[in-house]
Amino acid sequence: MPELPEVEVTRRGLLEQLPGRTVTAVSWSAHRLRSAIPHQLLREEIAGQQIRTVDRRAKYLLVRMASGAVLVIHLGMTGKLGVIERQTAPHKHDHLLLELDNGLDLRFNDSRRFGVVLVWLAEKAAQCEENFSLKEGLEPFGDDFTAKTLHALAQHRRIPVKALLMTSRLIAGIGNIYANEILFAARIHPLTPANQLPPAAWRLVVKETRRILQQAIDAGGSTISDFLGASGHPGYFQLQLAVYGRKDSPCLRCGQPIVKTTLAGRATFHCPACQHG
DNA sequence: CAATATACCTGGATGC
DNA sequence: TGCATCCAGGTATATT
Repeated sequence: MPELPEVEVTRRGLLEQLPGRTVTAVSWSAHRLRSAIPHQLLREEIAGQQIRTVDRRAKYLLVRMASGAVLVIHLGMTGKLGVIERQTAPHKHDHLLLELDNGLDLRFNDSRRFGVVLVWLAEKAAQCEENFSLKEGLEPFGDDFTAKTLHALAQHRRIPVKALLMTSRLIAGIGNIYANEILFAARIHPLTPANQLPPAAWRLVVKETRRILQQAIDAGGSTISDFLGASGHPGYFQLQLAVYGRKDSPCLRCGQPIVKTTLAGRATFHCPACQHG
C-alpha cells in the first residue's frame, strides 16, 4: 500500500486526531515485525505521555510526544494505521495499540509484518533523528529535490532510472507504482541507465514526480484513508493509474499496448512507443 | 563501490 | 473444493 502519498494521507488523518491526546495505555502483539517491537521503551517513553504532532520523513511516520520522545512507525507493505473506537473488535494482525484519553485507540495492523515500530528516547531523539535522516534520500517536495541534484546523483550510476527512483537511500518515498507512473508521465523508458539522462530529462522527472505524488495525496492515496476515520472519507480512493497494472491495455497517449516486464525484481509497465531511452 | 539477488511474511488470485 | 503456485505498494543484507 504505502508509498509517500499513502503515508502522507495517513499522517494528515492522524493530525486531526492525535495532537493533544494523552496515551493512557500501550499494548502489542507477540510477533516481531521487521525488528522487535520495543516493549520497554513503549512503556517508559510513550505510555502516559501526551502527543504533540505527527511528521513524516520518507515513508516513516514520526509521532512526536510532548516529552521529546518519538514513536516511529513504518507501514511496510501492508501496514494500516488508524484511530478507531475502543469497542471495535481486534483484527487479525493488529500489532500495536495505543489507548487515548478520549476513548479512541490508535491501532497498527500489518499482516505481512514488514512494518517497523521504533521509539527514540526523549534525551536521544535529536541525535537518533539526525542519524536516521542521513540514511534516507531526498524528499520529493524538498528544496534540494532538483534536476541539478538528481543529475549529479546519477553521474556514476548506470542503474536503470526506475531502480534509481526507488532507491530509498537516494530518493525517498517513491515505490514501484509511482516509479512506473512518473516515468510514463515523463516519457522516459524505465531501463534507461541513470547516467544517460540529460538535465532536461531530470527536469521532467522532478516536475512529474511532484505532480503525480501531489495528485495522489489530493486523491487520498490509493487505499488506506477509510481506516483513519478522521476525515470522514468513505471507502478508499481509486488512483487514476496511467500504466501500473495496465498490461496489454492501450496507452492513454498513443494507444499502443502497455508492456509488462520485470526490472530489479519488480513489475514494470511502460509504453514501448512513447517512452524512450 | 555499484548493481542485483535474496530474505523477511501473509493472503489473495489463479490454475489444475 | 482442495491444493500448489505465483504475486503483491518495502527495505536490509548478502552476494556478484
